[in-house]
Amino acid sequence: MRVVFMGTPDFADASLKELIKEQFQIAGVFTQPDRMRGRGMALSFSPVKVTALDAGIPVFQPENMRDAQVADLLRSLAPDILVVVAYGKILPDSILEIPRFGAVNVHGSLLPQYRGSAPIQWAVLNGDRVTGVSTMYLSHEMDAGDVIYSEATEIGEYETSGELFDRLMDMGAKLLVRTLHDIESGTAPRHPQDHTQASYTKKLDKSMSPICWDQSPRSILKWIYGLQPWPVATAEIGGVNCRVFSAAYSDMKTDKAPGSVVDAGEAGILVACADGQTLMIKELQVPGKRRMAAADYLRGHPLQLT
RNA sequence: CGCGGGGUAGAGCAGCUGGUAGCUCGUCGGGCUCAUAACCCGGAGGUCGUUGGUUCAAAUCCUUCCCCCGCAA
Repeated sequence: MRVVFMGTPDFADASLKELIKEQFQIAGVFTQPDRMRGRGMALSFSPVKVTALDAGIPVFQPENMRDAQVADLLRSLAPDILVVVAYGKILPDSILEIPRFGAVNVHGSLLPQYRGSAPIQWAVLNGDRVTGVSTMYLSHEMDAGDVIYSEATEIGEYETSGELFDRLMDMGAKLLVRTLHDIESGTAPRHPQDHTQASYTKKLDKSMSPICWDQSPRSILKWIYGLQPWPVATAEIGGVNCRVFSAAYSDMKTDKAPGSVVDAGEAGILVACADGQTLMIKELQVPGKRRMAAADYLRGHPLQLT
């Protein structure tokens, strides 16, 4: 089965690597054009491009997928199927129709839940106990195609989006392999989504960072872990805007207003939440410094408890 | 050369309008105590990221490079 792969970030790279490892014939790889990234704004390749070049697979980086030349190019690669994972571009139907098996996608949620661009993070942010990955056929509507396979996994209470991301991309890669094999042998199922159950996620952004302390400890804790590795939750502590990396539950009660520092010591910085409950900040980071244990921070920045 | 912050005792910080380094915690020893992560006394521990320079004298001024971090994605 000739595959053309389209993807860009690590999540896609995991799938591409798995396909290569499983000896799929990959006729070509499409990925986003090289962009200035990172400190120093150096031009850098996407993870998918690095892997493709490494494997000697032709790489294409068209700016516009609606270009007629792109369709011609794809046709010339004669794929049996198109695999699209976090490519970052909307594909017109004219592209999707080219391969005889169509186009399949790996999505980081149990569809129809969490369609859209940040399904994994939102599962954590919302405090879900379970999420998963799905493979599906691409359709005209975003993430609304027929589901082929899905696999669930539990979300750890203190698991960050980044950690869950890593797990799901590996699960997704394996599920993709199985999906392709079964499509080829004609045994792959095809389950239309229940569109009435669909939910959508929007991309994360920095405006979500400030912690809203007038919530339950668990909501806040999930917010902290869900916003990692980006954009990271922030809180003003002692007048300094800190990035908050980890927190733990506490039995302490307080009558202070949500957001106030209740206590600060070796165990961390205790902050008031909704209904007199509290949450212990364990790790944080201040501007210009690296992340450190709250206790370490306190050594050089004693907090005055009011 | 995209913009900016930072590299000082084991940890976190101060000192940086130049004169051989200070705070908190930890650590070691002693004391107090029924006891203690509490309190008191004392000690150890730093070539102040690196290179070169200015100077009578540099952690403090200028320079080279390395490393860390944020913005930008």
